[in-house]
Amino acid sequence: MLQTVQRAAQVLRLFTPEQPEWGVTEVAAALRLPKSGAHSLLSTLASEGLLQRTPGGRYRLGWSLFEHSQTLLETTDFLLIARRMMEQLVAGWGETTHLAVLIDGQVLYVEKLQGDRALEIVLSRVGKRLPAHCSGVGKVLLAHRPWEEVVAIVERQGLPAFTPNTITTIDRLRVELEEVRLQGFAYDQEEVMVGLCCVAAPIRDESGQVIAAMSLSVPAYRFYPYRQRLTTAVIEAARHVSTQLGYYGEEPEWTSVKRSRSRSSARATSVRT
Amino acid sequence: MLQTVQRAAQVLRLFTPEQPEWGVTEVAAALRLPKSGAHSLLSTLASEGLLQRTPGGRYRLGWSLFEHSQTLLETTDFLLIARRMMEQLVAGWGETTHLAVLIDGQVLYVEKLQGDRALEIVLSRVGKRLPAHCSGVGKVLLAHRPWEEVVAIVERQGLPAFTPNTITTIDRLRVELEEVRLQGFAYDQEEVMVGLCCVAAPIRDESGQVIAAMSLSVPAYRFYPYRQRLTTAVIEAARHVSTQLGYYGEEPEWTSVKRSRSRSSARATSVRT
DNA sequence: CGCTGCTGTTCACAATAGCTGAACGATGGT
DNA sequence: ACCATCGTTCAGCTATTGTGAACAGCAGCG
Repeated sequence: MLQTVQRAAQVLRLFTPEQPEWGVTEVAAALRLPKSGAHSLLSTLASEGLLQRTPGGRYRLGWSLFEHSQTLLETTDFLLIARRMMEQLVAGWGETTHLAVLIDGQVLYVEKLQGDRALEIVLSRVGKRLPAHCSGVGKVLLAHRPWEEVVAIVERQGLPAFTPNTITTIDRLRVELEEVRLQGFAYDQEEVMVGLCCVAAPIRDESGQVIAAMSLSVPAYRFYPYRQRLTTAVIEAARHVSTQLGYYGEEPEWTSVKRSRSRSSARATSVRT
Repeated sequence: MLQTVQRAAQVLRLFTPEQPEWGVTEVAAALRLPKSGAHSLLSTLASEGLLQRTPGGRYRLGWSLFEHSQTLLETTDFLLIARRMMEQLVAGWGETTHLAVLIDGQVLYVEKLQGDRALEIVLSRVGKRLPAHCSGVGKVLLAHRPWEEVVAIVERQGLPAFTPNTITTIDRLRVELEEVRLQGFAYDQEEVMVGLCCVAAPIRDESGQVIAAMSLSVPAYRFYPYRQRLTTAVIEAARHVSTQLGYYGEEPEWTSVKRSRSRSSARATSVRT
């Protein structure tokens, strides 16, 4: 593990919507580095376009990140397909849909389409992370990871409560995830925000791996009456995306390893290092 | 300059829409590194989320890049404002508008809105770079950089010709840029694509620095009849953005660089329309 | 107007992080 | 069942990077 690269990544992570601009001294203080070291990192990152120097000698995120992000989006197969299905969902229900992936044990919202009938959901924002245990998409994504990985995530990040309904114990989470895996979808019953429910379903690639999750978020009072129909709508939409990605089988999953050049040993066997 | 960080950035740059997936050996060959070195880079980048490991042990760009890109976009003041003006331009003319910044001597398209009357412009794509000397936005951006910098850029990248109209000599470029700077806008008269013209104007921040350029792209046969009106439309749109960013003065420019050490300051979001 | 407190930047030296090349283990193709 | 090729690991040497103090520029204040 290259320490210098790790530090550079740490530097990038400092830049947030709340503090989008950093100076050398601030970075040095935040990362417990000598000023000169922070300066090296910042200036090389800037010369590579990953940061940009402001006229005042401070630093902001650079446009190379936007470039790379665009190539990522353009080459992510499920995005375009999922977006089409999301548009149909919004057109049909007028509610808000989310598309999310699991990264580092958290949910990252990749796309969000808001319906005309929908209330503004402030918590979710494209490009934002949220804990996975409380949302529909999060539970879907967690449910299809090996249990040991889920345990590791929970040990690292805990199970913070957002509402009285949020799952806060690992036992409850285990039961819930099993259910989600068996039935093929997840509900969020006001677990992240009071008054807000959602249904989420998994998106699979051709190998059966769950690579993303799609959801429909609905105000509670409109959710319960239509729950059944909402559920099938989301499931079918997600299924349709998976099919277009080349997924036909039922449940290959990571159990019977038939993947190409799979290095599953690192994940399946035991905890490494 | 931290060599390791530079190499890491080089690795990221390898990932393109044409080749979005790389293996250790390929990277090693492309960068003339020993396999083990390439492996170090790839695996640490992956562990930081800047890359992701595919099940086959190969690598793709990681979602952290998307995250960082989003925070960049959200904290870039001119984007939201410019987007509104671009929508008005498209609504009024039905043509295609571009928003671009200068990065590394090249034009990077940040936003593109296509009008219903417009023909598909394949060359420009959000997130894509193009040489600066041939497009309207490029000439605007170059015109407001110190001449020595322009010379350095040309020496590094040359003046590749796209059409018979493309500027291919540094003398011609100097004259053109002077004109652009004086008149406050730039034309592209079929210099990047035969049959396509455009008008571009600069967007300035509160210090007068040109930070971006906006343009209207129009088929040649529709461009010349309406040139005057198109020009004023783009100029006024860009001017409006600059004003909302806090630009009042005339031409502070980079002569007498008053480097405001102002921190995030009061965001330029002065008034909402 | 010239202080003083901050910035970001530069430099030499010391030591540690990382580059190197070969050997490993596992995969897919023949 | 083989071989070719891939990603991964390891231990040693070299060069890169971390270090801390001194430098230069700007803002604000007296």
